[in-house]
Amino acid sequence: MTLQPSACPSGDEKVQLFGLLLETNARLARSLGLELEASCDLPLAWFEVLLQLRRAPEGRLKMNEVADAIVHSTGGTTRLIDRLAEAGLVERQLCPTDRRAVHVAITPEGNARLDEALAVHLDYLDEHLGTRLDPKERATLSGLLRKLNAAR
Amino acid sequence: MTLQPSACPSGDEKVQLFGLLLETNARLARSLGLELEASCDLPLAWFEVLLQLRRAPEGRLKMNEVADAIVHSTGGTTRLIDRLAEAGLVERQLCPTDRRAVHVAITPEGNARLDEALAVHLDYLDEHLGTRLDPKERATLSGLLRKLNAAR
DNA sequence: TGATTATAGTTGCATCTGCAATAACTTGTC
DNA sequence: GACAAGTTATTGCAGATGCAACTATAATCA
Repeated sequence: MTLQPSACPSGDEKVQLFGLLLETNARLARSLGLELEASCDLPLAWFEVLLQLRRAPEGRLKMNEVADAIVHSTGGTTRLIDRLAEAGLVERQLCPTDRRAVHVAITPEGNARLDEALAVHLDYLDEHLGTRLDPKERATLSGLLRKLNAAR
Repeated sequence: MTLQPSACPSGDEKVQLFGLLLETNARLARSLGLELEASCDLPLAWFEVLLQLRRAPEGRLKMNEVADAIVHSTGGTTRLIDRLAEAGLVERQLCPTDRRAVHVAITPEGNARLDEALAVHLDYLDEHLGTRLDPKERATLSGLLRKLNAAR
């Protein structure tokens, strides 16, 4: 019998790093989600959609672009957009050049809700990112995550 | 009207960093999850539980410790453990000192499945972490995530 | 001790999500 | 132009998860 039979890889450096990434993300997402829901009555997934739409040129994206941006399946995205549309925060628009496609556009009301949520989000980030990492560390982290995210 | 009315905070450095963390995590978790499911027929959530149990002293944790380790609600964890137990990968044990508590222990079969999954996971990590970040970068990332995760 | 409060785990219910199948449309090829 | 193949979004269905309510047990304190 060897020294470390099958137990060793669970302590592997990369395994730990991956676990840490999952855990960090889960904790931050959960606490931000609760905060957004409590303060703005806005689910985190809705916030993500609105944020992506605001960033997009002309404030709209096609369904599949939304799905990719928020890392959801297209089926899940369809229904997520259903809910946002029913709440009046986004609207579906016909795509003039492709009748299969659907544009999703943020509405004025959606922009207003996003502003509220961003205020909460910024406070949250000051508390959770600002106090734990200095600007240089944040820049480093950002660069590393970008590298990780880069190739698909 | 000012230059950047309400649109500016969506481009804030911290907002972007947070978004990047969410996105990176979502993509990696999804691709690893698909890989584990395809190769081992093991959902990512099951893998996480088994990994935490193996790391625990004596290979067991209480329900609430499992819930905290994998960042789930206790209700969700109860049913997750139900499924793992039904598959024979873990078992519930009475806690001798607290009759409310339940120990969750990994079984020999659970250990075997975890070994299979770890082999897949290690390959995955070589491809997705190993090729994108060198050892020094991984150490840096690990340190930064630890800082982020530290205070709750 | 007895009453109150806190903790551990489970369950009902509602919601959200993904997958696979489908419908509508576009593109490529001959 | 017509058929085949690819793309876009939606829907049925099943599975997973969180919240809040509940039960059982432990701890605290008068």
